[in-house]
Amino acid sequence: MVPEKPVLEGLEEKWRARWDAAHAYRFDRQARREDVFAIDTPPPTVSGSLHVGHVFSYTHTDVIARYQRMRGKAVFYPMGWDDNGLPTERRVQNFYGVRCDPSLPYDPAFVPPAKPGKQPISVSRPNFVELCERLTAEDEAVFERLWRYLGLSVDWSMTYATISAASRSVSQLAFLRLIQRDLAYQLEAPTLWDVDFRTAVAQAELEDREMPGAYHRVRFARPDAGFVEVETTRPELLPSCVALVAHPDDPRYQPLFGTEVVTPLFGVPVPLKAHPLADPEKGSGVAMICTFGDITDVTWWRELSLPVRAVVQANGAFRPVTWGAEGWESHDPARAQTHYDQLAGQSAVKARARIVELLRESGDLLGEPRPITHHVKFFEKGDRPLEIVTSRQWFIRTMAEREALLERGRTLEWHPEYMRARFENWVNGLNGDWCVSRQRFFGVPFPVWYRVRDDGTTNFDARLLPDEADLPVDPSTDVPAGFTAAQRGVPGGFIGDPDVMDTWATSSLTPFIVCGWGGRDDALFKQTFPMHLRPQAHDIIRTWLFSTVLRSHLELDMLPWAHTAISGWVLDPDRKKMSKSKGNVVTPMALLEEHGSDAVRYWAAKGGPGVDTAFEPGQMKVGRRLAIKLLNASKFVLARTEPIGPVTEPIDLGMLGELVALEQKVTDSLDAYDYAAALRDIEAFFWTFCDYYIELVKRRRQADDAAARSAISASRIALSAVLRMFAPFTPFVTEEVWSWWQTGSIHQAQWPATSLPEAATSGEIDTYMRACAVTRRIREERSALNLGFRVPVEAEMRLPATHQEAWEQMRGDVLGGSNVAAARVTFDLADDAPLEVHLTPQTLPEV
RNA sequence: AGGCGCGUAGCUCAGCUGGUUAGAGCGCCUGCUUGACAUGCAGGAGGUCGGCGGUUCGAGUCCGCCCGUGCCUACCA
Repeated sequence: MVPEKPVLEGLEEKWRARWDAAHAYRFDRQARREDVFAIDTPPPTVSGSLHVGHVFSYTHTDVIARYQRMRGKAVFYPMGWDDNGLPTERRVQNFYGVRCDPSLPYDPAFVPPAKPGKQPISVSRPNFVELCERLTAEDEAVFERLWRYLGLSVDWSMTYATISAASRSVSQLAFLRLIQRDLAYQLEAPTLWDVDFRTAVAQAELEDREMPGAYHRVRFARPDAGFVEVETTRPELLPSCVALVAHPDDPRYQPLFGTEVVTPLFGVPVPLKAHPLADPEKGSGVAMICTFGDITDVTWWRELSLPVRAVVQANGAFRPVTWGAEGWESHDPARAQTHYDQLAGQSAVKARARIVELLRESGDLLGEPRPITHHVKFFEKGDRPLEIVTSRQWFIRTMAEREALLERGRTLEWHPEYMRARFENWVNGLNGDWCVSRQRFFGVPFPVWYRVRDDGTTNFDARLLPDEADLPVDPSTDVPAGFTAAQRGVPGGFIGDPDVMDTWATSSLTPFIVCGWGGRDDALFKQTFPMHLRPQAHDIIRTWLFSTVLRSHLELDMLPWAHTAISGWVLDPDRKKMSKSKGNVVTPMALLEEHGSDAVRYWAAKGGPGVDTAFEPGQMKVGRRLAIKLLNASKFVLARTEPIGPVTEPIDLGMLGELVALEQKVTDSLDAYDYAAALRDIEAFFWTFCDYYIELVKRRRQADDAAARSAISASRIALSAVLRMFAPFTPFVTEEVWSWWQTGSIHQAQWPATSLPEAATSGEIDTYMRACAVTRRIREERSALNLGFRVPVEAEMRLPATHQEAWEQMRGDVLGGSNVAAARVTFDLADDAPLEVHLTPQTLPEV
């Protein structure tokens, strides 16, 4: 039934509830593999907040999902929540005012305070994890409500979370398999380290920030009483200096290679080495190698076989050192000790200030520090520069796979194509294997225990691994086979690996998690893997996309999906990325409520694949207008649905000819993931349909003859097809209109493939176009003469000779549609000449 | 510093493998209570397609250089 006054308000809630009740988007487990379209949806970080960028890119995916469903695919479209990891820990700490202290025992009676107190409460790790789970459950409910309101056609029965038992199980199983094949290994090595979070971080999590710094010119004594001068930005690392280095071809230092110099303040003899990575242009051409100031230090240390003198501890403070002891030899241990004792326990920043004073006093600082700005590596979520700390970490082999990964990237179909460069860029820039262990609490634990030697030390080579059937395990509470809980941490017993995995180590397995890999659901895995589409934004190509390709490559020797569709970012009007810190984010729910979900989706879908798109309420208003137009135009078409009959009139056939061409074009665009082009074309057709076709046939269809039947039938055919083509973009309004006159959901209807009536020839499209052109000329003329539509006019027209034949076929529609009472027409213009139309108002007889 | 985008009407953008007077929507201006829609309809104004060179019968479209802008990578001596 067509409502008297159709409105958009309330459609979101109405249809969300009905789709939900009907399980409209449930995946068909019986579908054949070739009929499945599987989507690997990005699990949003639930501890963060959803922003317009999410609405933007998830809409893109949903358009594709709905399109594929209408093409007859069994769409596999699960949603996940990324609740695993540091962001959740931070949110829980702030929300409840707690801190995790793994040394505390579990307190089953613990209740968090209603409001966080001034001082954080220390809680055990199990208590902390409980709070994480509790808060993420609340966050997930909010997220789900938004997604449903937006109209994502997700199968909510398959929702997963990256910290769930199933995800932990998959994550641990995949890890065990890597260990078995020596693709994961543990190593005590210098690693990038965040001193506040006290954890190792991976290359993918780094970001550079511009920081103020200063060059300090420091002199090292040479045996011949001269000096070597070194420029350093980190003078505080002087006590950890193990060598100086210059370029092998640098004539200034060639005579000194192989000789020793002595560090100022600490009197440590260190060699002067040659290495091609030293840049003669930088500073004095000589660099101080410390253990470790940056990753170049690590390279030099390894390649030049240098000793370690580490001073920065895991918490960022300088460790205590006994000078003169082994490894800390000095020409003057007492003096070194006096100096160093002023640094011990200090942070890098404080130690730097102190050592500059000491160097100045000793005369070893030449001139004053020269301020500069330079780029410093940070953990992307961190507040202080990363240090390099030697620690035992797990790594997944990536360096050996670089060529193979590039090949995977070439096989994958990228939308848009040029995003592949981001991937290749990243793979080519990898500088080490992937460090996957984190010294944190809320994450997937490593499924590993170690034997404890009789002397109480841990024997990391004696690993105890769980049976695959027992996964997931928590080695901090579970006990390895053959041991008892009482043997934990005691000589001769065992100890669990204390670390958790990098969140990407789990997120990289989303295709495995959702498809039932690892024996959890073999039938589902066969049905859905490899998946068809990985949609995501371009900022996580180096993390999520890369790591997923890597894991699938290592485990299954194949790509996890055939296509990837990369969304751009939402930019604010100043072309900056929208972000919380800039205070320019818009709450998505408020946005949807203000403009309507269809309208917001319309805006989102206009942002083509990969294109950064401005946040523009204007476009949402346009989308809203479109949705309203759909209601009204549909109402008008459906106001006369009978009598029907064969489509025979040239104008009708021409319009349908256009429609068929449109369907082909739109289908091609969507097959190529170009939803923006598809939407533009449908929209253009629809407005022409409203402004010209409907106006042309308005009067004709009021009759009860064959010509009327033709118009009514053609209108219905076109409306049906247009609604279905709009359905992936504006699911609510199209479903609403569909329900007026059709049974079933439009979202389960077939994608339109209109066939032209027998009567159609190629000529009708021209007739239709000419009818539109003549109509347009008449309207221009009316406007120029200020004659309102209601004023009947007489027309004198000159048309191109080529119009003559068509004219007989369109005459009635054109004159009727433009309220022209009488027309005199001649056909003597050249084909490309402008149509000539002259109107004179017809004086109506007085009524 | 390398790589990849982008630079077209006041704004947001479309212009595919080069081909007649460069398009859309918004905004603006003018007119219209047309029997689906004033949440609407009709019409209009508005662009030397970032710049300079080149290829071509012909370039917004291809090539080179430059400028602006954004992102990715690199950059702690």
